[in-house]
Amino acid sequence: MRHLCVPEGLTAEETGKLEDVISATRAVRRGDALFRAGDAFESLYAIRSGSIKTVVSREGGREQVTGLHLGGDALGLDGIGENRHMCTAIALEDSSVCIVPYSSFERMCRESGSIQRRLHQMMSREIVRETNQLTTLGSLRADERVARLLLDLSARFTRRGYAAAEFTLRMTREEIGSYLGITLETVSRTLSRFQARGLIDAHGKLIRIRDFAGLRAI
Amino acid sequence: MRHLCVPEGLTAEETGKLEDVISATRAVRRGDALFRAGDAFESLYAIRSGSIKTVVSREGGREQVTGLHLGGDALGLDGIGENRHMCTAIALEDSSVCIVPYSSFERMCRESGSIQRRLHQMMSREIVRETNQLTTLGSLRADERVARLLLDLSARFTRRGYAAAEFTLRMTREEIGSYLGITLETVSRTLSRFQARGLIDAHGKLIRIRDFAGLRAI
DNA sequence: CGCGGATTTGAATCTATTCAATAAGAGTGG
DNA sequence: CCACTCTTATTGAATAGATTCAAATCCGCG
Repeated sequence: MRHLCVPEGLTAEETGKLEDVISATRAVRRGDALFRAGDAFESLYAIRSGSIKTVVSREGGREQVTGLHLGGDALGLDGIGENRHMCTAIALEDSSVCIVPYSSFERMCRESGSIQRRLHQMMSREIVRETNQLTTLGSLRADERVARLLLDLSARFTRRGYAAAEFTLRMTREEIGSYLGITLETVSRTLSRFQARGLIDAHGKLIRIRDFAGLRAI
Repeated sequence: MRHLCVPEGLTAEETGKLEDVISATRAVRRGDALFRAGDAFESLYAIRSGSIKTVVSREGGREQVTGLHLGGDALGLDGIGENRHMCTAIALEDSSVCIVPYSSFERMCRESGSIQRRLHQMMSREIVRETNQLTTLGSLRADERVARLLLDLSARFTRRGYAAAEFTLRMTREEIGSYLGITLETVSRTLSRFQARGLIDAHGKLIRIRDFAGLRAI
């Protein structure tokens, strides 16, 4: 199922319809953009494999990472409102996405209540995800932010069938800092401190969580 | 139109259908909750009059303001994903909302493409609004955050037909700080500094913007 | 008019940033 | 495959910005 980007809970017929709508897939190489802020909005995307960051450019050429999307996540929901994308999506590693033309998808939503419900759930969850990120940026100290990111990633990898305790950060320290609203130096220092306290093993981008309870307690 | 919470761009027939769905209105007194995190999700809401904050409770009883909603704004989109509300909505002043039962609304979306599109746009714009707030919390200094809030409120009041330069903050300094990820003292100090520089007139909650360009330049 | 919450302001403290220098890796071409 | 280079990461020291704690004032409301 996963490789078709099809969510569970649909009838065979609905699944068939969805497959018709998912017209194609696209490979995105590490560093390449799936879409850019300002691009005309045509399609939604679902990540088949790999990982993709979304960034918003702020005046002065500075960019902020606003989202971190893994396999199975939807991408492009921000474009519906104004018919053009409001952020830029860049692959953190060689990735592959399903392309879901929005007009066909919209039509399908009218035909199938389950599919409509799926879309609404996807969008609602995206809203909740961002609300959570708002609380991270709005009220946590740097070490709490980093701990929360590690635990979040661990949970998301687990749900995808990967190891809970060991994973590769696909982002640089700078991108992590941008996502967490802190500087790259603070990210680095915090990871070092976590390592010194025996909470994690960090070898560059490879992270192993040694003490989940300890991380949660921060 | 506004008092029926009906968005523009619909045919008369569609407007009629919408009016059928909007079953009732509800008055919410200042300080009262429209819904609370954990409540079963039944309805969406549109603000008829007044203003409402959304807050998320963090462990330790601390609350963070994650949204600030004015007349015409939708509320409750966060509940769709898990069938229960994920945040608490509290009136900042005596307010009135339209109640839109979600099940009927969902059905209507299947019958009318325009209405469906409206809902999708609403949700997408909510995502973009939160993305913007993420960039505020993630990369701006305290004075930039306050300036951005004032300009944002000014723009939103303007769109609603009120004066651009003068408005009443319905939130306390503490709520503003929570929304902006800074302390109430910093909010107060920043407003004082803006006043000293001739950018605004602030008398408690009443704000008059004297120098838009100056605020934007911060 | 008086009370209690809200706001303002000051001073000390602390966290995170900035600047800087070094080290470690990743990628490239010989 | 190795040397070279450029990017990324780590760490230190000084600084800046925001927080915390505290006290005084303001204001709305009963």
